[in-house]
Amino acid sequence: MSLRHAMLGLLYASPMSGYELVRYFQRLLETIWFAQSSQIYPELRKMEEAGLIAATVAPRGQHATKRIYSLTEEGLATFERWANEVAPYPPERDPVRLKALYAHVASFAAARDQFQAHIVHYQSRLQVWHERVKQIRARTAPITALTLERRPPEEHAAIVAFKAHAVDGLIARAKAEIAWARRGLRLVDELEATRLAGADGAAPDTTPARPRTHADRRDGRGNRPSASRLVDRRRPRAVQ
Amino acid sequence: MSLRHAMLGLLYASPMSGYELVRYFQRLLETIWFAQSSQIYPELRKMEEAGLIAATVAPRGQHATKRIYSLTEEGLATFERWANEVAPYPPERDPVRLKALYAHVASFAAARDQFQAHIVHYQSRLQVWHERVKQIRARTAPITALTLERRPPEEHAAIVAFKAHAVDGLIARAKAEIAWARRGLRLVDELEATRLAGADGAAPDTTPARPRTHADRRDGRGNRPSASRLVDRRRPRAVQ
DNA sequence: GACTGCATGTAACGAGTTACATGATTGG
DNA sequence: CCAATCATGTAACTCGTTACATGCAGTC
Repeated sequence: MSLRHAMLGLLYASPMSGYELVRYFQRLLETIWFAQSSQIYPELRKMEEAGLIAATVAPRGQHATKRIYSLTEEGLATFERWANEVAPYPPERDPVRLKALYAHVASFAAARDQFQAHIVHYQSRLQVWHERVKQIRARTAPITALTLERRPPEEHAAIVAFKAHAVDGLIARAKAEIAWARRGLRLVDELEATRLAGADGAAPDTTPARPRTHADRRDGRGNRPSASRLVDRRRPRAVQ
Repeated sequence: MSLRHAMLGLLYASPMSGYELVRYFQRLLETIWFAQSSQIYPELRKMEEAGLIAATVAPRGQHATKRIYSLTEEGLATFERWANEVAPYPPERDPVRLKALYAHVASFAAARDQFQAHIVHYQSRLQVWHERVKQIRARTAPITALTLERRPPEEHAAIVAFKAHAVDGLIARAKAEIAWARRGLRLVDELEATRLAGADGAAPDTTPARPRTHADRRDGRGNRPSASRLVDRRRPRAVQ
């Protein structure tokens, strides 16, 4: 449950209201840990019940109020414990790679669009992360600045260096992704060129860029296979 | 809902039983799209209800049976539509980077452990992926082989190249992650060296490697801040 | 008086996890 | 006959998404 730890991390920097947490998630953290208000407010209440944070009610204008949350001793201890543990690695689930695995089912144009979108996506991320790392090193990033305020000077170098390094990791990943997508674009070009070159005597097609699909195997009703082919299929055994 | 598409992708290669799907997810796909049987079987039923796949009941031994699923025309069309669409990018949620952001809260030893674990994790992934890409290029990877069986020869080069490229992306990412973690280890070394060098006249501590925590700000009851500091805190405004 | 921002949610749903349950079949 | 593997699930739960709901505060 890392949403909780991301929230503890913000409250470690400074006490704040739920709304401020929401804004930090929207503006700062969204490229590291995304969360919406509909998740944050209920989680705040759960954390309060669990004794990790405590709220004080502060006035807002003449009639309204807001709740300011801060870490309790237990919340701080929980956060420190989490920071000292090795993070478990979540199981792999990579939608882009899954699709790339089946790029041959798409048209060359669609494959190109996918790689192009990949580049656009990570280039925009790259901009945000570059900006962020600059702010961290300049110590103007809001959360970094708040943290430095309440930590002794001899820790400042480490705080800045670790935070910058975290974002550097995202930058490195983004660059690797962009390079991969560029190689993908070149691959599509090559494959399309060979396909067109090799298609001399082949039957002409109105959409020559699109590989043929299962539609060519049109044997009887849909694609129900004959029973004999099915009964003793133990292919997974051969795996590895 | 990419589980569904991962499953359609396997059934695109060949009709098979739920159990075979489970095995493929365990042995082949687990490093691209992880899923367990408790998720796969119910999803199969949903897909059947939705008309994407159809089952034939095949005998198993003398008394038992099993259900062999294959794509319907609609399932195939859905899969092709998905393959031709640009994948939406899921919101970022990176537990390792989140923890790295707060590495200064941990001990140097714990930070080192984290980076070390990162290297171990991605090196083991790297092995699997290298093996996989080798099998794909050799056309001995089971799903690839099944796919080639039912696709015309002029597509084979593209099928192999795209699948290999997908796994290459995972390999590139793993290498970038390992390089990042190595830089992290060097960073920890440097920071620890400066901390120890700079700690000449400072008060000696029984655990010198561990940065001090909020425990030093021990003003009154826990860490409830004074009301005056809280009422007009509008820090998020400064963001960006 | 209208608009933007502040502030806090709820309800319904879908995706994924953990743990458990059950029985047939095959090979030694 | 015993173990491994084949085969198929269910139940309870957590996490996250989508869409909606409400009202005060400050400003032009």
